[in-house]
Amino acid sequence: MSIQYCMEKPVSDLSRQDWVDAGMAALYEQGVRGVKADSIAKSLNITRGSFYWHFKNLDDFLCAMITYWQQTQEGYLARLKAIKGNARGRIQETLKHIHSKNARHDVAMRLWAYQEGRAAEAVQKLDRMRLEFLESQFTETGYPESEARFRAHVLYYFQLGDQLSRQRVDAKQRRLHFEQLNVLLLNE
Amino acid sequence: MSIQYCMEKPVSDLSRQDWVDAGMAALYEQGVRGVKADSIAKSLNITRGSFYWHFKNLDDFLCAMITYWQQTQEGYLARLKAIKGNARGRIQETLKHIHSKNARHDVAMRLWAYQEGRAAEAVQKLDRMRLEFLESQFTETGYPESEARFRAHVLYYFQLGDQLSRQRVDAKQRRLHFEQLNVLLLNE
DNA sequence: TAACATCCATACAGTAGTGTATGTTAATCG
DNA sequence: CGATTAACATACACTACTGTATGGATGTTA
Repeated sequence: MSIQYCMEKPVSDLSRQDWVDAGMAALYEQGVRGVKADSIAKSLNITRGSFYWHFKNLDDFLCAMITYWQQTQEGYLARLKAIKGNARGRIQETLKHIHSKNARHDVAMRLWAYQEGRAAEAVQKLDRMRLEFLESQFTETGYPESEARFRAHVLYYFQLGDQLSRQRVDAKQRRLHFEQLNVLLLNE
Repeated sequence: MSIQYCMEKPVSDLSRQDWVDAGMAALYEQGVRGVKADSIAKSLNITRGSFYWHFKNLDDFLCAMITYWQQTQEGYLARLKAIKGNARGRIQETLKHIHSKNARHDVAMRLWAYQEGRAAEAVQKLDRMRLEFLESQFTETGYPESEARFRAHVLYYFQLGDQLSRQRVDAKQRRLHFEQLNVLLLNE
C-alpha cells in the first residue's frame, strides 16, 4: 500500500516488461486482488522465483504497472496534440483513435482506481489531461468556454461508455455512432 | 462460481438485507475479492457465525447481492416507463433521475461484471433494458431509428462516463452539463 | 579456468480467509 | 416450566498466497 518501492530500476530487461504485460492481462481479467505472483507465473510457464528477482514485492510490481500505463497513455495523448492542421482535424483524429483503440488497459486501470488511491491518482490525472486537451480543441474550433467544456465531456464520456457498457454494439453500428458523434459535436 | 445456490430463501428476515447492504458497500470499496465474510462481519460488529446462518456460503451471498441490485434497478426503470405524458417528458425525467442518482451500486456491479460472468450477465441485461427504453423514447419523440439509437447511446454513455470518470466535475457545472445535454439531444 | 553475475526453481514459515462443527443465549410456545 | 428454535460466537482444519532463503544452471569476464 505504501509508495516507497516505486523507484524504477533501469528497465533494461525484457523479462520485466513481460511480467508487466502479463500483469495487465491479469488485472483486466481478475482485478487487482487477482494480480498474484503465483498465478501470473503460471500464465508465463515459470515460477515465482523470477518474480521476486525482477520485483522487490507485489507493491513494487503494481507500481511498475501504473508507471507503464501512464507512460503509454501520455504518449498517445502527446501524439494527438502534435497533429498538424486545425483543432477540428485533431478532434476527428481523436475520434478515430478512440474508435480503434484497445481499451483493455484503460478499463483495467479504471477498475483498479476504485480500490486503491495510487491507481485512482493515476487515472484521475489522465482523465484531467484528456479532458483539458479536448476542451482546448473545442475552444480552438470556436465554441465558447462553457460549450467547449460540455462537448469535451460528451466526447470523453462517450469513450468511457463505449469502453464500459456491457451491452456491446456491433462493429458496423459502432462505426456509424462515431460518425454521428462527429456530426453532433462538430456540426458537419 | 456455480449457480446452484442462487435459489432465494423467503427474504423475511431483516438481518439478511443488512448483510447485503454491507456487502454492497464492501463491493464498491474493495471489489468482489474484497467481499469477505470476515471483514463484512467486522463492519457490522458481529462475527461470521451470523453470516453462515443467513447464507449458505459466499456464493449464495453474492447471488443475493445480484438479485437485490437487479430488482432495485428494474424498479427504477419501471417507474420511469410509467411516467404519464409524452416521451420527451420521460427523457427529461430520466435525465433528472440520472443526475440525482447515487451511482455506487451501479459502479460496484459494473466493476464486478468484469471479473465474473454472472455479474456480467446481470449488468448486460440492465444495460440492454435501459438502452432499449431510451431508444424507444427517442423514437417516440420523432427521431428516425438510427438517430434514436444513437442518441440513446449518447445519453446512456454520458451517464456511464459521469459515474466512472475520476476527474470529478463540481456540482454547479455538472447541473449545467445536464441542461446542455437536454438541449443537445432534444433541441430545446 | 576460476570467479562472478544473472536468472529461475524449490522449500519453508507465516498469514488470511473459508467452511464446518459445536457451543451459547434469548425468545417463544405448548 | 421444559422444550424448541432463531441468531450468533468460537474453535478447528484446510487452502491459497506472500515473502524469504537457499540452491542450481547458464553465461560472462578477468
